[in-house]
Amino acid sequence: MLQRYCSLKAPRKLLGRTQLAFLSQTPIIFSSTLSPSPSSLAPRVPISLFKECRSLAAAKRIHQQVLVQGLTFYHLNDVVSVYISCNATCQAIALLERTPPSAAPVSSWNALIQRSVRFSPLHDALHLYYKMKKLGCSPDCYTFPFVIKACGEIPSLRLGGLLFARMTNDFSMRPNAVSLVNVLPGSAALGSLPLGRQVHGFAVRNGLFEDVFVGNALVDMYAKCGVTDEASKVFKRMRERDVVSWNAMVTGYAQAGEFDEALSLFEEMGEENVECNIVTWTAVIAAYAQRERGYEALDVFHKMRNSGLEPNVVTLISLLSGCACVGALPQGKETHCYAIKRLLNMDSMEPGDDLMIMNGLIDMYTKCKELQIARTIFDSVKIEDRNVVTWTAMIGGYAQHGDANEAIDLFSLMMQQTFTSPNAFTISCILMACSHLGALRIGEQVHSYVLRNRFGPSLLFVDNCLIDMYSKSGNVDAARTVFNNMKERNSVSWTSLMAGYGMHGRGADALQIFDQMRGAGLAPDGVTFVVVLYACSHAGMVEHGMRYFNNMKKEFGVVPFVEHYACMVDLLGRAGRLEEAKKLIEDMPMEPTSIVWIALLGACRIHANVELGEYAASRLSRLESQDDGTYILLSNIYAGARRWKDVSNIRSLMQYSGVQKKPGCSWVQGKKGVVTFYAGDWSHPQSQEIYELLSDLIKCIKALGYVPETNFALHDVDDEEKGDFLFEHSEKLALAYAILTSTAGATIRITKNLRVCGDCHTVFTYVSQSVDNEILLRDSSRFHHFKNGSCSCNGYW
DNA sequence: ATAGGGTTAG
Repeated sequence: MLQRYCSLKAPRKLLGRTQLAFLSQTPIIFSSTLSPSPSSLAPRVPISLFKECRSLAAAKRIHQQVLVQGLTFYHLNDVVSVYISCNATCQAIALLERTPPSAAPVSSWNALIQRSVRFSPLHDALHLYYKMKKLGCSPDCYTFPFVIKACGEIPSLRLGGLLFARMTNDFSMRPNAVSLVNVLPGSAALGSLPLGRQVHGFAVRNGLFEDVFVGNALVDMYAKCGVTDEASKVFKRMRERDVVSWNAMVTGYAQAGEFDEALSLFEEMGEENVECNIVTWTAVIAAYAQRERGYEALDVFHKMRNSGLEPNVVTLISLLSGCACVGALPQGKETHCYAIKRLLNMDSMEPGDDLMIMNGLIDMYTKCKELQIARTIFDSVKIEDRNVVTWTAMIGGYAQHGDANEAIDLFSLMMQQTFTSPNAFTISCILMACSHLGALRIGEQVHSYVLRNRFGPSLLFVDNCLIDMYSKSGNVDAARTVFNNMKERNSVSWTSLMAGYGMHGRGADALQIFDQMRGAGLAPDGVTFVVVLYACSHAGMVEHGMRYFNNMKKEFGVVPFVEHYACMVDLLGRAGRLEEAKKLIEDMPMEPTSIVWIALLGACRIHANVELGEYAASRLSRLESQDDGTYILLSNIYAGARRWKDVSNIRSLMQYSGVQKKPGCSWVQGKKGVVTFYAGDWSHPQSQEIYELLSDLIKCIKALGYVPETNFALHDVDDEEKGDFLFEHSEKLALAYAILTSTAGATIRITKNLRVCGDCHTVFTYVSQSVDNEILLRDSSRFHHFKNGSCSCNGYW
């Protein structure tokens, strides 16, 4: 079933709004009666006609009217403007193309270029530039600034600098302030300091530095190139500063990660009595949101409203992202209401702004775990109006909140029913969904899509997701290959690979990667150590783990956090050193959270320590954990001690406190897709065969010495009866199905949503002795490789 | 003519 979702075909690229592409189909209204002379006495098109002209039909009428009266140079210009003003750029281009070069005014070309910079940056602006030259129209000092600006829209092009040089050298044009102000964002977007400095020098030499616009653009350019100190120098040297200068500096600091500097400058604005405008407030709100400090963002919002300013679309979007990052549902809803009110009476709303709001709302609701509401909003946006962000926000919402299947469904819908191409964000989200499911085949298809498309600088992000996907889908070697082929790696890349080795029980490999990571000059952080400790724990490398834990602060300056203590409890606990684990918890410098007690409880289950288990469970109940795992673990501990009365008490307690046991389920990655089994599941059409094979398998392995461990009977079924139910656990059904359908020697891949039960683990071990398939079982904690009657976990699970 | 906005990883 799943396979059909992802027939990832070659990307269907839309030609975009490339007006040029439409040229050949454009009906051209042109008369050869054009008088080339600009000195006509015929009146120009009245300005009022422009303003009223909203539709193409109206523009064509004006064109006709002018034709009848005899088109002149001025009229040509006007008609071009009319076409531009009602978005009919192709008509405007066609008109200019058919105009004799001597009559086609450069100003019309400039107007066209300016417009295309706004809508489809480089492509059209540059094409138009070349086209006008080809048609014999020479660029002037107004042409270059906008073409250069367009170059900045597409990174990695050094064209902007070349054009600037051509403008000053070849054409000997003296750029004015406007030119500079348009070149600078280009060099900022390119992160091209050399060009920026060149322009800066030019401005100083030509006395243009006094211009506030130039100064502001310089501040912005330096800040965007990451050199805030140079930005600050320019800012301080400016003779005249307006609110834009301050805003540029504040956001410059914020975006360079120098948040405290940004804030203190914002405060300074108050002291200096610079009146903050809506951009200032919005920038500060956005800065808080980007640093996941949503409540402070809300605070600033209230201050803004107290100062008498009303939010605009951008403010609302920033605010939504603030609510999203801290999961502030009530405030998010309030913002939603506000947006509705604003949307209803907003005249100045640009097209596309409402979509941005919708996207922000979808993101906010998914981050607040309100997937239903998010979905309703998503569905309310017409499919042709959705853009890649709309899709990604919804897909990502599902991927991050456990509904990976829905994420994949939605992705396939996007691929099949729209012309929207996924970007790096979308790919990351869909890979996350694959990781969840262990959906190797879909993951591989996504990988091939990645190889066929250019993701540029975002490739690092995507590759990191691929490493995770391959690790969690049972193919660490493929993860390693991705890692090896990466041109650029960051600490996430290294840590992901380590985590991969860790979950496959390859502790030594993980530690080797850790050393290599240090050798590569990357500093391990808190997450890295969680992964290291986890790897040690699953490989039974207790002494190694203790050494890393004890050194992480001394040697690497990473202070152990609750997660690290939980890892240590897990590490010691699995190794049977329960007293040491308990002592460690007592000595913790912070309050232990539920993950710590769950680790202890799990260890007590493995080592059948009822007393300590009860203690851990009692501490957990104090934390009001609604996690069913706690109850199940304790119940299993009691069952292990044959204390059936206590087992049934737990059951009552669960009912009393309304805790539902998550149903255990397992799924198999088969040739035809994914097949899912629940405990005691008879829904599969081959159920009869599956149960018969399972029964045969049990008989067979009993002969090899297998003894059912009925203590685990309660792990997966909600019935108090034991015995037969043990053989209906979802992972056993999945195994039987996989053996039934697999070809000789193929690897069997099974995933289970909970921890694998002890009896099933034993069964898998025995079965691997009697079949020639390697069996890969992933549970909620790690991977088990069963082969020739043994498991890679060596008991550390 | 310059400043602010939505989706991604260990």
